Amino acid sequence: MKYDYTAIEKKWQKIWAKKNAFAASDDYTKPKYYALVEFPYPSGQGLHVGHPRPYTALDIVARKRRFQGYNVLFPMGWDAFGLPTENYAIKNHIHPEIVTKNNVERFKKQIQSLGLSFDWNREINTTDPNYYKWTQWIFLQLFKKGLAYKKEMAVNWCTGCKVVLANEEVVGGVCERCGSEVIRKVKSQWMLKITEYAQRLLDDLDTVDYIDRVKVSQRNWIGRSTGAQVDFSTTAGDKLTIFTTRPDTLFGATYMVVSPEHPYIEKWADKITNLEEVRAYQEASAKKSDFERTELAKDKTGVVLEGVQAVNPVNGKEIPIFISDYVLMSYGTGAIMAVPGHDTRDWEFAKKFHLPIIEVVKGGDVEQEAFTDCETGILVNSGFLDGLSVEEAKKKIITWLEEKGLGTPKVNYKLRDWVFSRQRYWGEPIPLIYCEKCGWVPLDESELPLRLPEVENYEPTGDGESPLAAMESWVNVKCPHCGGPARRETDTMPQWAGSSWYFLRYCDPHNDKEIASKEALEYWTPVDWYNGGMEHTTLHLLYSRFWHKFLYDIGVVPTPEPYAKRTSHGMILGENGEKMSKSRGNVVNPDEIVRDYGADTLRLYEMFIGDFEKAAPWNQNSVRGCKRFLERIYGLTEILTPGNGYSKELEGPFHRTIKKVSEDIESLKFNTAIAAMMALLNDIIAIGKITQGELRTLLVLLNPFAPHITEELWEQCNFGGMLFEQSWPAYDEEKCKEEQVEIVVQICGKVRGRMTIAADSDEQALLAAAKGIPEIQPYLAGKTIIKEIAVKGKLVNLVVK
RNA sequence: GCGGGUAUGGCGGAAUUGGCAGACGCGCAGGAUUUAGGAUCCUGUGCCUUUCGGUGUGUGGGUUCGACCCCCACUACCCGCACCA
Repeated sequence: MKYDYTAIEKKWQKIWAKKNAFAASDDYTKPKYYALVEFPYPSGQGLHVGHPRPYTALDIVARKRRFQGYNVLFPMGWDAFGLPTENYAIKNHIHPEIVTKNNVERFKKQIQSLGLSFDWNREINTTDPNYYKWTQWIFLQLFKKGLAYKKEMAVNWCTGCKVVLANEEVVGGVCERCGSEVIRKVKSQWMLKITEYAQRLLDDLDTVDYIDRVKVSQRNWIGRSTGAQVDFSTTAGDKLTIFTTRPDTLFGATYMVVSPEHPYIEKWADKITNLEEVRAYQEASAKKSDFERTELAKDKTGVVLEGVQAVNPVNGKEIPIFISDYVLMSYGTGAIMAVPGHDTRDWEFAKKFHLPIIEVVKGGDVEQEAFTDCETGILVNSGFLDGLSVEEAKKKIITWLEEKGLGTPKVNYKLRDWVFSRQRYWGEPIPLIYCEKCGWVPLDESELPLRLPEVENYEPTGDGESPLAAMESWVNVKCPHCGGPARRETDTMPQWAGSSWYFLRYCDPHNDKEIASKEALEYWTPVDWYNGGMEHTTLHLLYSRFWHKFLYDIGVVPTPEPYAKRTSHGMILGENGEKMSKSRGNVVNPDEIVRDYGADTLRLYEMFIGDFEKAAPWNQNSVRGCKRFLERIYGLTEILTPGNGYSKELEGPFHRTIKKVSEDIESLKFNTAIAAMMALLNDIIAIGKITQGELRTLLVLLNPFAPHITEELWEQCNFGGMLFEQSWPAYDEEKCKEEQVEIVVQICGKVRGRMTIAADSDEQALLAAAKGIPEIQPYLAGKTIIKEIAVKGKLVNLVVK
């Protein structure tokens, strides 16, 4: 009988859909399991072979959990707002809503052809007004709690897309999407105060089960550092406050630097005698793009402020103040004390401007390079700190500063507030109204969703205003507060908004009273296992943790963290080992694989391709290998024999395979789980027969990986009921053990012989048996055994002389 | 520069309280079957060597009876961040 995968896969997909086989139940008394994969952006290119890798992995987990008796929630949806759709709409004069609808249809069809056990009753779409109503609602709560604010600020302006980008969307100084140069431009933007949650986002990483590299990335991104804030008095009669992580080096501060945007420059304008030069420098750095700033990173520039000096609080010495763009306004206080002896950047600057370098921590040669080691150095030239270690000196100087009222301990974070506005059409409208009298007034919740208006033209205006701004009838409204004339906010939300809470909506997707019912959230959250790309670690993953914590604070969700466990998959590369892309011509289309080999083969191959967490190149021949495996499974019906138990020869292999597959699924080792099943199949074929009981077990084990073929064989063999309704097979630890094992006999660590012996033989028995085997006799003749090592079940090593 | 990761046959990859390196699959070689094979089945397959044997997990050291695995010092490649005071 031929393995007609096309017919089999269509048949079972239809049956599962009809039976609603994978719907999560609303019976909240059962144990639950919430498995989640990142919902895709439905791009115009259709599904990519990269998509099925994580989807299949968690589908395997979901299917295994159902067999284990859990009520499983495994949902799918569409993160459909975003620039590519909008750009496509502009280019082809099709409404983005239509573009989205078409793309979603295609994606859904493709995903469904893979036999993934998603609960399609809970499908969501971020562009659906019934969905974004709640995205807007959450924004209003943030606004009401003071966590959304508008700020004039230098933003990343993409010269290609004519749109403001988040810091995270700028890669290497250019636009992540179009590659155009990004420059700095001052605009009024909505911001979300994620920084207010920095410490909790950091601390609570200890409470969740994320793979290490995700935790490390988030910690680095949040970038906590501890130090001190210190006030330097100036000859202008005021105080300049700086942040430093090395207060111990205060005696080595020989000059100060403020950022070109620092407000004190205005304040001191009438005292600065070289104001023209300073202004010129300010302008020059304002014009620099981020790219230029990083390009020129090595070459320090700056201008001294003539007419104003600072006073080092520890020794009363007057020191010069510079402006330089190596000091960023966005971190700390926008001003630093420069300690060229012990900071590489300050050292470079000091060398260039011939400023004094004082050694205050002994251990290096500060004339050659900055000595930045905090572990070994001893303080020198530092008055009352002399002789102390760096750690001791830090404590002592902070105490001293506090006593004198000159400084305080201080914690700083690299994490910055989230730029939340976009001057684009295809996003959630921000539900706020600006009134001259009342300021920013939130829309009443009863007015939600605030729908996107129909417009003729979605094109960005290029002057930084959203296309919505041109819609006079939509923009001009009455103030909800005073009834006077007012205007709507015309910016929309970034793509990250809808994905920051979507996992909550799956719990109760049709609720029109709240984001999800209390009961549903209480039961389903947190997500038990969330898998997604590493590229979302510092964006989506951090943003959604922030929103979740906020929702927890206002009593909407019952848990402080959204995801109990987070894993991440590697990319699938082209056959040439490069990233798949149209321009490289190495893209593999999943539809063709499904057509030529079947969905089960595609699933199996993507799980077998290599370590799930690492990138792996596609290999068409290996796809064939997986197909061969399934064909041989299909052929097992021809050697099927009656009997419910395991045959004597296969009992051990079956128990071992059940154990291996059960454990490997939990630790993302899908490749070795499949290898174990392949090895078992080789054993079965070598023996030449399989009992009904054995085949039942094998089909259940393989079902999460290859659901269609296994369900088909289950039916063909009349095993009763549907395969997806069965239980996960159990194994007996005792029966996993081999009775006889082969023991290696080594002489001086080299394998010289082997013996087969009862697996439970103890060390004495092993040694006695080993000494008797003929192969090693030549190596023992005329020698003395000086050491004997025996390891149960493994080997014997005799050291001779 | 900083942070993270990786390095094992022709290829993808297995192997952990330190104990037979190369499971499983691909490819390749030989054979069977076939009108035919890019189908199927069987056998073999790290490298060197006719054999005996030797040798082998990026490089150089070390610890150990024994190291892909632990320690020290390097090299190469990949990813992320990047003047964060």
